[in-house]
Amino acid sequence: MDSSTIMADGPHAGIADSPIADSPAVDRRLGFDRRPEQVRVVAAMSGGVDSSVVAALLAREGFDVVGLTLQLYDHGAALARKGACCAGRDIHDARRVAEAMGFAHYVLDYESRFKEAVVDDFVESYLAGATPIPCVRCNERVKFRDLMETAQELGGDCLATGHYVRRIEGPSGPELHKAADPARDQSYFLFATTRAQLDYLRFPLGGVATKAETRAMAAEFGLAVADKPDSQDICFVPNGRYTDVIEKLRPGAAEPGEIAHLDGRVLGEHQGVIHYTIGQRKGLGIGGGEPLYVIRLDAERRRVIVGPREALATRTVPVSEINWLGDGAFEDAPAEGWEAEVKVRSTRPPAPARIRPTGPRSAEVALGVAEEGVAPGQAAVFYAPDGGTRVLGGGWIGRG
RNA sequence: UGGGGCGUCGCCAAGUGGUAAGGCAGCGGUUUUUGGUACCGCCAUGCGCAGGUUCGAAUCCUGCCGCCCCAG
Repeated sequence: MDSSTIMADGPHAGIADSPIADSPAVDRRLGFDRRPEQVRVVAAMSGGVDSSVVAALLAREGFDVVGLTLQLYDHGAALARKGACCAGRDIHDARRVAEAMGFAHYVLDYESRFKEAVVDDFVESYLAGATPIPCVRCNERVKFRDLMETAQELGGDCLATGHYVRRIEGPSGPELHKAADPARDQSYFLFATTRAQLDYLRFPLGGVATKAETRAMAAEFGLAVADKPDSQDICFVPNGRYTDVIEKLRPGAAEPGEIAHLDGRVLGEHQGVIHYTIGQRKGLGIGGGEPLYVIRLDAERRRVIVGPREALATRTVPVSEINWLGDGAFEDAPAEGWEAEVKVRSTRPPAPARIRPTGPRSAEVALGVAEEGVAPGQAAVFYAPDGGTRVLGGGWIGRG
């Protein structure tokens, strides 16, 4: 595989006139003063539409693109799966994009690193009664660390990904912002991105209005992945049965225990605390009265504590391992704490809250409006107040 | 074995002659680059069993079975 220059009169000549691929919403300059040919961009390619479009777009713009695809897990099992990434079929798809657009592409075997940094953490977290977000760990520990190092070793001037999030140059360095399309925004999954990492990263798709635009670009470039389904669920979990993965890696670790009501009554038995997360209703198997939700998990005593929906309301959330991206030192918060909007789950808009530092990297977040299903192991991500787009940081939710 | 009550989907529970509500649980789906939530759909040809009355019974009658309560 080699990088070559083809753009000008290749099979894709003429795309430059396209209204979509030329949309000002797409960051095609990447913030460098040099001519594109003098900038080496390492493109992280998962094999999906987004990262494929990014790589193709930058190649067409004339950048010195090097595509990298990580092989993260089990080659066989995920082969035919829809919605997966970084294995089997997806690696093949990424390679084809590179071939079609004429730039170098390498596949790196990151299986062991992925297992240590993401999968093992995922397993241990569930066994401890928490609810992990492997996607954040993957960004934090694999894509933006190991992959980034590799990109630098390859002489890359930056690492471009297909994430829907914006990197905006601010007075004190690059800032992380929500994507232009709120429905597509992935900033929640990138809160752990450090300033140093942000400095090196580029997200060309952060400004597109809708995913349809990205697919249209893919179609214009003639990419075979244009109609590929979006990835969803946890990439390394087949069939959505995440407990299978845990039981396979730690046979017998999930032990049965009691399902007890907040009021003390023992209502039933469960097959392991790993099957539950706070706020969960399905899977308890207890009928008769009002619907019951998991309120708390006690991994030590292997107990699942359930109660009525009202008991899920949470207004105070302890957060640790905070990555602060706002201006000023995190601990130098005003007396009343940092005013912000906070997201405690990916699928809900940020809501007003106050962040009161309790240490250099920990805080107590007071939500303006109670949230349900706030679980240890999940992330609390901070945004600028009043609907601001800037990500001020975020951290991991601990035991309440 | 004197008196009273009750037995309707896995659980709770409407329905007292006109052809089986609803909730919970379960299953399926939608939404979603984490989990969860929410939403939508499905879920008793049969009402403890066996007979009988009736055009028609979960609903009335008879017997049996099983629970519960009171009293002995």
